[in-house]
Amino acid sequence: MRNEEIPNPAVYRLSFYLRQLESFHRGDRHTISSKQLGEALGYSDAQVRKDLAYFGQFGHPGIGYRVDELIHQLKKILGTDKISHVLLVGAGNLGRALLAYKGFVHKGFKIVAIFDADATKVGRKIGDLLVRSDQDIASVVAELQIRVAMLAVPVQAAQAVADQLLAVGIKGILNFAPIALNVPGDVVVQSVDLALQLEQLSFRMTLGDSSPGDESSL
Amino acid sequence: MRNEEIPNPAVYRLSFYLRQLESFHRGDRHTISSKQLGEALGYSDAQVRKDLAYFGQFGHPGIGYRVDELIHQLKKILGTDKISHVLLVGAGNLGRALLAYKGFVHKGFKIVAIFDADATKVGRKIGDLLVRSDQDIASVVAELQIRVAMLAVPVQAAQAVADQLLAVGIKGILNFAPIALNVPGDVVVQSVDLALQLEQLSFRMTLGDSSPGDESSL
DNA sequence: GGATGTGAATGCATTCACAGCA
DNA sequence: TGCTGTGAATGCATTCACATCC
Repeated sequence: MRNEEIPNPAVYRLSFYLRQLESFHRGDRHTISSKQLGEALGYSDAQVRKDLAYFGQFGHPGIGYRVDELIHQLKKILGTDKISHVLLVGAGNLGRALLAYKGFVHKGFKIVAIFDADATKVGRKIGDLLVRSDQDIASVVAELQIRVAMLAVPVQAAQAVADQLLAVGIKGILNFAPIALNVPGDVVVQSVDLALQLEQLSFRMTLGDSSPGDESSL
Repeated sequence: MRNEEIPNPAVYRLSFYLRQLESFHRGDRHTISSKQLGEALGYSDAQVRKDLAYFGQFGHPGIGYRVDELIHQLKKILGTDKISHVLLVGAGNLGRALLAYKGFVHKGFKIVAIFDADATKVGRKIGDLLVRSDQDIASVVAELQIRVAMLAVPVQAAQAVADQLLAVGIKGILNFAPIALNVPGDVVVQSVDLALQLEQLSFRMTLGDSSPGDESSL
């Protein structure tokens, strides 16, 4: 699994391949060609082959790719072949929606603790989790050995909470606040800015469009 | 505002520029150089200048860019300088979180109707909006002249609901279901796959990283 | 025949470096 | 001097095209 020569867009496409393969799998497709997989997602067959080849030789000449085999490999590459524990900071509307979201579970992510700064929320039960004070982050992270956090707090609080998370050893943050977080180089931030996505949609609707397929998020 | 020669990544960066400029604006910064703006976001100064130059000449040699002026221009370019009406399909956890999300309002998006297929949810009031049956989509869209929809329904229903939306003339969909929607070429789909984002974070944490700055979502 | 994997060729995005303006 | 805007140069990602294998 060599690195540093893998194009960033290819890493995103990996996730799309996996998603599409699982759809094919549900449809009882056993084998798939790069052409078919590409067509379903709006990529060329060469693109698909090259992307996959960055990570190994998964195909069978004359046959294509075995769906279940490739799913397994992609999960391994992406690190979602085993269960990861995740913590969530922010028990507002978004935080609660994230907690209830089934998609994370399917990918092997389990939210094991939820925190909020608001004393009126602390102690409340959401799903089967108790909301804890953000003062407890350090002890919980240490105890449960958590490396990943989701940040669903108001933008004004985001950087401060991120600093807290860094201080206790969190190495990956899925950030929902509309701000460029400042973090050291060994920490990864993946950001989701909902309003920004809508703004992008707006632009692409006003003559801005040109993309050949349908999907975005590249 | 010529098109077709504008790199897609540049369009995304436009939104990041705007977001950062608003932060500088709140900090009472009146003028900003491409170097300063770039540094705040992890881009080179040349990148910033070239991106902005795709859309016009907004800078002042020797001075930089006037913050408020550039904010105004970017909003105009992105189409968020006026208020847009948006409809929301799906009154589940995510749908309710989207309805409550303040970020949309700030960018000029107003959710004016919410729909759900679940009869037990229809008629319930969420915020100051009544959940309506998805049967009513056609009449509401026609009456309110809506062109943009947010799709927050379960993945199994997503394509069918999307087809409904297309049929009544929706031209842009912000899709939260983890599926590549099939739409005609004149319709724009912008997708947000929450679990996919977490998966990407996972990959980038496991030796996968290389990005110079902190932000993602490119 | 039908498909992969991959060097070589192309095309696109970023960076360089500088002319020109305040 | 300080900074923009932009052609030219570079570097990166995608596509082509073909040797190879089932």
